[in-house]
Amino acid sequence: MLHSHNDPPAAVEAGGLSRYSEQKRRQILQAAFRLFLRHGFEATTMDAIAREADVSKATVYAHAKNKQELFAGIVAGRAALIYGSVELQGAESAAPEDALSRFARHFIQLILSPEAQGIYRLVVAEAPRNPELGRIFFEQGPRAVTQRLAAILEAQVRTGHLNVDDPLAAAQEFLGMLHGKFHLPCVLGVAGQPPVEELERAAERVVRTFLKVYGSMR
Amino acid sequence: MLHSHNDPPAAVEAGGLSRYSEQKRRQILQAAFRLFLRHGFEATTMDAIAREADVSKATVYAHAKNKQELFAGIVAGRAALIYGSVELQGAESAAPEDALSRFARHFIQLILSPEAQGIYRLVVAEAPRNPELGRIFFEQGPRAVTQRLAAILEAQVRTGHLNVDDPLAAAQEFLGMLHGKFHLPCVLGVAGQPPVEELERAAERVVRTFLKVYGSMR
DNA sequence: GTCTATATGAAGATAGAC
DNA sequence: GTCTATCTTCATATAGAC
Repeated sequence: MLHSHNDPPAAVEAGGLSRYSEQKRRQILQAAFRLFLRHGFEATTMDAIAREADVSKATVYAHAKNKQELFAGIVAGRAALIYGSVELQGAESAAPEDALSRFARHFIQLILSPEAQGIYRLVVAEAPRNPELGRIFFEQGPRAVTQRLAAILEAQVRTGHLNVDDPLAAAQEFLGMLHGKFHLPCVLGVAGQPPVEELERAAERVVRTFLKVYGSMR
Repeated sequence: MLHSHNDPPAAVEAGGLSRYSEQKRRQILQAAFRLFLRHGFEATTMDAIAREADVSKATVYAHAKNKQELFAGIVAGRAALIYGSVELQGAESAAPEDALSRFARHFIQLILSPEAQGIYRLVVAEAPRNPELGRIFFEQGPRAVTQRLAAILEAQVRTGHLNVDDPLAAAQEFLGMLHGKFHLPCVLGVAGQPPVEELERAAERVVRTFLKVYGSMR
C-alpha cells in the first residue's frame, strides 16, 4: 500500500501539539468532510477517510474518538462558519430597501452554495439519530440568522422606516420566501446551480413583496 | 431463530400472484418503510427488514431486486400519496380568504406530519446518490402542489378576486412562508409537533400577509 | 502519534432444497 | 415463493511495535 514517507514526530511545541500532528489533523478533518459530503454519514468509512487523508486508520482514531464524534464536530463547525458569514454591517441604519436587498442577496447565495447544501443534507439526514447535532446546527445557523434579521427589522421600525407588527414572524416570512423558488430543487439535485443574475432577480422580488406588506411609506 | 410457521404457497390466483405472496409483499414493504424512516437508507439492513417483516432474507430478494430499488419504490410511492392528498375542491370559486385558508391549513399540517417529515429527510439525504428519486419526489410532491396553487391563484385573478402578476412566483412565496416558522425546527427535531391551534394561527397569518400583497380589494 | 496487522462481526446478495 | 445456509466483502475498532 502506498503512502507518503513518515518522518518521526517533531518535538512537542508550545501548544502541546507537534506541527506534524497539526498537519495530519487538518488532513483528516478535510478528508472526512469531503467524504461525508459526497457519501453521507453511514456510507463513509473510516478506511476511506484514512486513505483520503493519506494516514493510517489508527491515526484517525488517535484524533477522533469515533466516527460519530468526528462527524458531529466537523459538521457543526462548518455550519457555524458558513452561517456566521452573512454580512450585516450597517443594516440597521441603511434604507430598508438597501439593507434588505443586501441581506437577501447574501442569504440566497449562502443557502445555495454547494457546501451549505451539503451540510443541510447531512444534518437533516442525521438529526433524528443525533439530536445534539440538529440543535447546534439550528441554533448557530438558521436561528441565529433569523434573529439577526429580526433585530434589523426592529431597528428599522424604531427609525420609522418599516411597519412591522412582529419582527420575528416577519423575518421568518422573509427567509421562507427566499428559500421558495430555488432551495428545494437544488437540494434535491433537480436544478443545477442557478446563475447569479437569476438569484439577484429572485432576491429583489422577495424584497419588493416584503416591502409591499411592511414598508411604512405607501 | 424464531419465525412464524410457513404454510406452503396457495394455488396461484387470477392476478398471477397468490394471496400468500401478496400478504408477504405488504409485510415487506411496510417493514422496510418503517425501518428506512427510523434508521435511514444505509443503516437499514436487509437482514433487519426480513426480521421485521417476519420473512426470510431470500424472500425479500424475491420481491425486490435490491435495496436501492426497494427504497426508491417505497419512498416515491408514499410521497405521491401524501402530497396528492392536499385538498383543493372548489378553491377556484371560493372567496380567496377561504380558499387560501383551507389550502394553508392543509398544507402546513401535511408538511409537519411525521410521515412527510420522514420522507423529506430520506429524500434529501439520498437524492445526490439517487437523482431519479429526487426528481420523482419533487415533481409528484412539492412541484405538483405549487402548480395546483398557482392554478388557483390564476383562476382568482380571472374572477378579479386577486391581483397577482406572476402566479407561480406568488405561489412559491406563499408556500415558502408556510414553511417558515415550523418546518426546519421540526425536521431537525429541535421542536416537537406543534399543537393544531398554533398551526392554524401560523397559517392564518401567512394568508393575511399574502392578501396584503395580492388582495385586489384594498 | 503513527504505523501494520488483525480481531470481530455484519453487511449485501445468492445457492439449492422444498 | 419461500426457506436455511453460506459466500464474499468490508465495516468499526484495537493491539502492539516504533
